[in-house]
Amino acid sequence: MAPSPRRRSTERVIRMARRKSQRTTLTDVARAAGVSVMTVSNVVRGKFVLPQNKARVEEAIARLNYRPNLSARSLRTSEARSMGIVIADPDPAFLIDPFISRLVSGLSNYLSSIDYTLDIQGVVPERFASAGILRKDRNDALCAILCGPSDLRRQHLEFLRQLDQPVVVFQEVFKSPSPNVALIRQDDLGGGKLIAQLLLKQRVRRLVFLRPMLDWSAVEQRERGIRLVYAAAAADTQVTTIQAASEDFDDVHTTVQRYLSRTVPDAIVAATDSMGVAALKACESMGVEVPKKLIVTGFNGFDLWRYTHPTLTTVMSPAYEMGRHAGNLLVQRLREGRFPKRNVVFPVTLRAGESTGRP
Amino acid sequence: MAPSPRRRSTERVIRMARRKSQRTTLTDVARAAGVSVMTVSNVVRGKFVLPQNKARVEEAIARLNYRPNLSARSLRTSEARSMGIVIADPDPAFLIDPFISRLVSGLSNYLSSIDYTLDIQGVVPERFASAGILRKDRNDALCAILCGPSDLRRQHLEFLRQLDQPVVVFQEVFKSPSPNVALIRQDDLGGGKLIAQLLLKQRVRRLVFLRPMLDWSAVEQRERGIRLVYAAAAADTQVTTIQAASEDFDDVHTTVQRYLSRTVPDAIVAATDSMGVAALKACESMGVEVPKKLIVTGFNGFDLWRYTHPTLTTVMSPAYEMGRHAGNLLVQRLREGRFPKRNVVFPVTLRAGESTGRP
DNA sequence: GTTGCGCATTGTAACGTTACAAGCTATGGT
DNA sequence: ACCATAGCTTGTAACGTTACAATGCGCAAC
Repeated sequence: MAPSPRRRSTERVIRMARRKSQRTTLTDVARAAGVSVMTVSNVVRGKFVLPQNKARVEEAIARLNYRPNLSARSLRTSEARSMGIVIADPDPAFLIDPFISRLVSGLSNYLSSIDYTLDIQGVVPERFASAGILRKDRNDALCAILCGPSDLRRQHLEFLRQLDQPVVVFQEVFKSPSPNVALIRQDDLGGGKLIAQLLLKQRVRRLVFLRPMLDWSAVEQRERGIRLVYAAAAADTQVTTIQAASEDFDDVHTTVQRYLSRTVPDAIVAATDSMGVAALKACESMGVEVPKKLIVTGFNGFDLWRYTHPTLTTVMSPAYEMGRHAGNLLVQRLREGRFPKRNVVFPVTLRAGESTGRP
Repeated sequence: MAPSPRRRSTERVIRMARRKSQRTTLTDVARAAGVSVMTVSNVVRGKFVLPQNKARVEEAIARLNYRPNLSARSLRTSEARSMGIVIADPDPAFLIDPFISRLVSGLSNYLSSIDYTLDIQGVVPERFASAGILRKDRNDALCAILCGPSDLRRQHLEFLRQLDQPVVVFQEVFKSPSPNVALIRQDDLGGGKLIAQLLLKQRVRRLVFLRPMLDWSAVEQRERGIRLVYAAAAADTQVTTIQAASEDFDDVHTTVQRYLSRTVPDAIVAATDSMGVAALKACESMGVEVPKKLIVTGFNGFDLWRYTHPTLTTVMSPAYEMGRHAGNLLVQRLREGRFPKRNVVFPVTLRAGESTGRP
């Protein structure tokens, strides 16, 4: 004889009553409010239910301190309302970098505003592919910031391409290799041009571009922008590149000191603001007056520029907005099935400080 | 007649074959490898399976690009292997703050090392309780950084206490109000004492403590430390507190300018490094030489101290380690059911720069 | 040759939620 | 009075995974 439906239903109720989990579930709320689980579910998700029921359910939710189980919801709907950002960076304190912290803040705030959450993980470039955030499927979509040597970055990009999730990668100049991957970057080439044009006006002839050893594509763009403008300018100009072992203060400081002890150019253009500050300090220690004897600029600055002495001329980055935009792009991708645009370039602006003299 | 078990099993197989989801599941891998789902599950979780089976399963996993569905796992095991950090901060770019970015970096790295993920959300203090990260249950445990007026902070703490999750709160001096809540902070009182002792040695008599309007408990501790030491020192000393509207550069800059136009004390102790830098700049603009005419210090500094001119004396914060420790504390709480310690205080260290003159 | 043991493997039933279709109930039209 | 309709409410079956108990199977011991 087949078991009657009623019998099964009763068994189910008993099981639920004896469940060991501590946490309040829809079933608990439903029982407390005297309605079905679906009514509670509808209240939680803001569907229409009769005001009288709604009130009783909301009271029960508050009284029992019910919070929806996102794992169950996400298992059922197969959408997680969550994104991840992975940052391949040799520095363990990967969020210190002002570009990264602003970008992540912007992304996080955008996602909060549409009730998404953000998972974040930093990883050394060598272990990129084994990052937990990539080996699991918690996130609807991913963002990636790849800092590291270009051969590794290329591998990482390939790895991301093979995931079946939409991904936004920042600050890469490779062509977007798949409909799953969109690229967002700032106009570093244009930024380099802005700096170069300013320095030409200031009659800078012998220009030194100061960069870290790392072949970071954004840095290369900045250098290219500068060289393009100078190549098109008067013939007596000269652009030299010097490399510090890293972006660290001490490396840059000694590199600049050593260089200045041999020759003093008209200007030092640092590839980043922190390098620019280290260069300023090196000038100070060598008794080279800025901007009187030597002009110095940073790049990709935020508030740091006004803290130095003299204040540092720099190119401001729209990192916060880039983060917001990434979130928005990914949401559109999830909703409409494809990226509205796969290559987005944000403009940058010049911020003139005292370190380049008066205009 | 009751349905035969075999019949049901067949139906199940058919259903699975027709499932619409795109993503590879355990069942797909099991079919491909010719074993049961449990064997695949055991391989994925590193349980022992015969080498021959293991090899075939791993091959199938790689070929089908299988990634475990964390929602299902977490629903079944009721552990998410994930923590959240919520930051109540009026600043939208909440990660810029060097204390916060280091703390979050440390927490994130610790969690990565034990295969946990980190959810992050910033929220304006007024909307704290409605932050998505608190209304859902994705996370096994939570961390919180509360910046804002003390009455709100007290509300937030109460809200966190009522969650049925373990929580670590940073930089609070309230006594831990519940076995679910642990507090981690740095020794700001001790830091204030360190600064004060240094300044006494430098013969500072008239000391000005420069703070933002906000009643931030860490700032109050710093002030208390300073006043304690000065109260116990020679009788001709004097500690005055002046408040800037906020921590912002311009607010602090004009506040200090206005103050210096009336009187020049022996030292200005800023409540934070960014305020210290603004104070330095204000001195420069007023022609007050540091450290010759006036001594200036920051507080809670990181690398900023070496960027300024003169380099800024400050108290270094162990924020990164505090983040790591929070993760560790929460894991212990989850494993053992209670916090080994509910009140942790990290020591701070003095970093003497040029802004306090030679010792 | 049977028994028993150890151990890898397997089937099944949850976990808490939502989609779906079927069931109510009150209202209004005739 | 009765039927049709609209629309809120309800029962049920998944979603993909893991805990658990049961099964099979080879091997050693008697």
